Amino acid sequence: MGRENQGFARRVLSAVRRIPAGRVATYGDVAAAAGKPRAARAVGNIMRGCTARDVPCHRVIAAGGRLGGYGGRLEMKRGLLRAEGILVFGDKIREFPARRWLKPVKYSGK
DNA sequence: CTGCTGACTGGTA
DNA sequence: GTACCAGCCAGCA
Repeated sequence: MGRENQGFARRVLSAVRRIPAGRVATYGDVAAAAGKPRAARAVGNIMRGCTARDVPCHRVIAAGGRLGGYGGRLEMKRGLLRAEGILVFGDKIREFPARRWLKPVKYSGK
């Protein structure tokens, strides 16, 4: 089996790449998908340098349906989301739970 | 190795 | 609603 032991950043980008258009995932969701449910903050740092075109970093948002950041270009993030049918009101995603891709995962305290 | 940073999160005031 | 705090963790100097 291949590459479960890649770098964290690599798995994060891989997870983000799997987010379908019209859907969003929180930093926490991506962290969990990468195997570290508590590494949301580290995910944010990785997204900070996300420039690859095949990585839809604009679909990664903060918890509660808030926009999160986008290298100081929130307007662009808003536009990209809107182009995919995701409406943004202020800094909040409309129909956030419905548009969420990775559903919340319960962990037994660890 | 140590220490700081920050596109985070949940809690409290 | 906003503001601040502590816990969290990968990456980097």
